[in-house]
Amino acid sequence: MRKGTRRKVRSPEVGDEGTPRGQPLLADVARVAGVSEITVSRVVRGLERISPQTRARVLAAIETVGYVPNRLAGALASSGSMLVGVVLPSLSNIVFADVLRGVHAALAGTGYQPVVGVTEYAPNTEERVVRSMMAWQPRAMIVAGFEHTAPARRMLEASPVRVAEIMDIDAAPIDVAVGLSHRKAGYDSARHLVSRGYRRFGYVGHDWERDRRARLRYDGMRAALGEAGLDLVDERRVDGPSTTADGRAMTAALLAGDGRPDVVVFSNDDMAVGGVFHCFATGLVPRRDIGLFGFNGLDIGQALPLRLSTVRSNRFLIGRSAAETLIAQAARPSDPTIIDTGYEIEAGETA
Amino acid sequence: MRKGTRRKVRSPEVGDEGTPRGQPLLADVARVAGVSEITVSRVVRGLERISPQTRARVLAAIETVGYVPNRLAGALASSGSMLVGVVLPSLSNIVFADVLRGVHAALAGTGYQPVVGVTEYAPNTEERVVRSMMAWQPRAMIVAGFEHTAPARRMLEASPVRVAEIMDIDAAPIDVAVGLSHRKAGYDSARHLVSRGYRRFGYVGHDWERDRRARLRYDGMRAALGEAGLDLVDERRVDGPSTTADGRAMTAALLAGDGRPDVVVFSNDDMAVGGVFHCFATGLVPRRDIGLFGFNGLDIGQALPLRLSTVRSNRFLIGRSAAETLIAQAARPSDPTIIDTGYEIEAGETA
DNA sequence: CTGTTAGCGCATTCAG
DNA sequence: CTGAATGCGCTAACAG
Repeated sequence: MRKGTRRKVRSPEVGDEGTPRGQPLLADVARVAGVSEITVSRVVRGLERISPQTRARVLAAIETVGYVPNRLAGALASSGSMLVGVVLPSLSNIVFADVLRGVHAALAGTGYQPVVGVTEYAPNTEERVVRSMMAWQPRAMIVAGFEHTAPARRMLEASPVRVAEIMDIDAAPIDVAVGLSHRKAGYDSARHLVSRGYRRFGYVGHDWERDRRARLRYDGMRAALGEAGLDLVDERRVDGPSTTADGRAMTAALLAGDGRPDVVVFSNDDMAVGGVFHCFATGLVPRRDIGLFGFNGLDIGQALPLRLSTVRSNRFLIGRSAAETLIAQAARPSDPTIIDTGYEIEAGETA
Repeated sequence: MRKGTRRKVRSPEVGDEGTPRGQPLLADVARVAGVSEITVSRVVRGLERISPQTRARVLAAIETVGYVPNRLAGALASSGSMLVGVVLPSLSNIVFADVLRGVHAALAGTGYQPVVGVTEYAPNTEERVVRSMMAWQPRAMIVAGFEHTAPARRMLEASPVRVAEIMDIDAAPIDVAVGLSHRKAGYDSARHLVSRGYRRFGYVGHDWERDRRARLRYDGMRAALGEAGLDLVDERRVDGPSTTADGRAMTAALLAGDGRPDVVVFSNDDMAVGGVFHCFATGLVPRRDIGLFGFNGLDIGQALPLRLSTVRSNRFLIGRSAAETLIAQAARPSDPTIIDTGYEIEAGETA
């Protein structure tokens, strides 16, 4: 039925004008332009060494047949996909949306394309997501944190693709870590607050299982308090993710308790804004009556009537640095790299 | 050098234990398991008609060689990628993160995988993103809004993939529209506020170029005001995206003006929260002194000391319905469909 | 500067 | 239930 050669021959049920059923192919463009397929391929990929006339003819042909390249085939043939897998815990958290913006910024114009997966903070889901991203043969992977299931870790370690573990630099990375030391940030926060005269520390936080970095900040804070001869007078934690509503409720509970804190450190800004709202609702004046301190430096905290005192994490920079570093060098270096994107304490007006 | 057949023959520089350089392939698993490639392929894809013994042997072989399927090749061979392209204006806006969560929810466990692109509200960027997504041969596309460049529209119309245009149902879709009538939502908001006794309407909004839906709500509001024999007494708009900080500043400006509004309608909750913050900062009491009304029903508005009066848009539902609808039927129906996910007016405590 | 040839890794026919 | 052949659409590696 078919010629013995495996060169593609359009099925007999071809239309008539060079536009067979289905999507137009490279071959259709080539036929219309009167050149070979590889020439079209070169034009599409913007390679040099094509005469202006030929290029123009090909471009015109692409336009007339409405050609859209099939990257599946292209990536398979060149065994390189120009995809960068990005595995994040959640997108409901602005923090990760910021990271993603950074990744986008670094990748814009490079030809690389990010593919995003969301784990909902579940290691098993992360494993599934990593597995399915790897199946698309990405050039690099960006994953949040160091906590992976054993199979996920094996996949990332065994594969030749570059891997950035982001947000955190408090552990040894597979390839490169980009982020900040949350332990140190917690430590410095407490030192800052002690230097401002606070002595009775309360803590309001969220689920440490889901957010190990919150735990690191907490540990750092306690270490600093210990060195200063202090300790927490009280603390509250909710089981779920951080929300402003829970921050508000837990602040109310903490202030109603016996600890009588003079400052409340929150696991992040979302929770801390809830603390500020509690003050607004009850007439307490932040800083004068109670110090409130967050983490992240989100816009919402800075838009409050009183600028939230917090630590600015550089999420955009984390995403951008990770992506830049990965695409700068195709091969994984022999030694792991750590990129510290730092943080800044924002004195603010609430502590 | 090579056998005349085009059957793959591992390069001579093969290792020795059935684990050649590079990623293990289906053929490697087949060799180790002592079956044919197609049998491995069937096991991997979970097809029926495989004897338990064979399946077990294959599974074991997959484990020992550490096989990860190459979906690039799979999708090319089967000309179907199990990808769903999702094109959104921004991820910094929780609204779209919610939509994405809905898409994820609908796709979880179906084998489909979302691939996200971000346009930053720029039609030209949208065109680029659509083009590059289409190049991955997705099974379906979900795009925000109806505003596309002519080439982008042509690509979406011409392609056989299913297309959902989401957020908005105030225009004729290419295939299916999922969302709510923003015009009607604006209209109903104004009617609601009129019925609550407000007469002097102010408006604070953001860039209409970027956010056409905000414009539709505005138009609907003005229509309702007109019917009630009213009109805006004053309005302010910023050029950029909606932010809480701008909402606060514009509210201050509006209240300092000559219009003396008794209610301010905001383009969305982000802006409205800024209005509430302005009140907190100046001692004004929302509703008693000035009505404040938003749009979206974001968590932050409901966590305020006073629950923000607003309209709940069902973003999660929009994402889920769109994805469900698209994967329920592979072929594009002859007639466009419109799915109205509705909205609810939340009376709240600020208007 | 342009063309020819031979796959990329897998899944779809068909046969058994 | 399992296997052999063929090609998905494109690009790398040579030639010219």
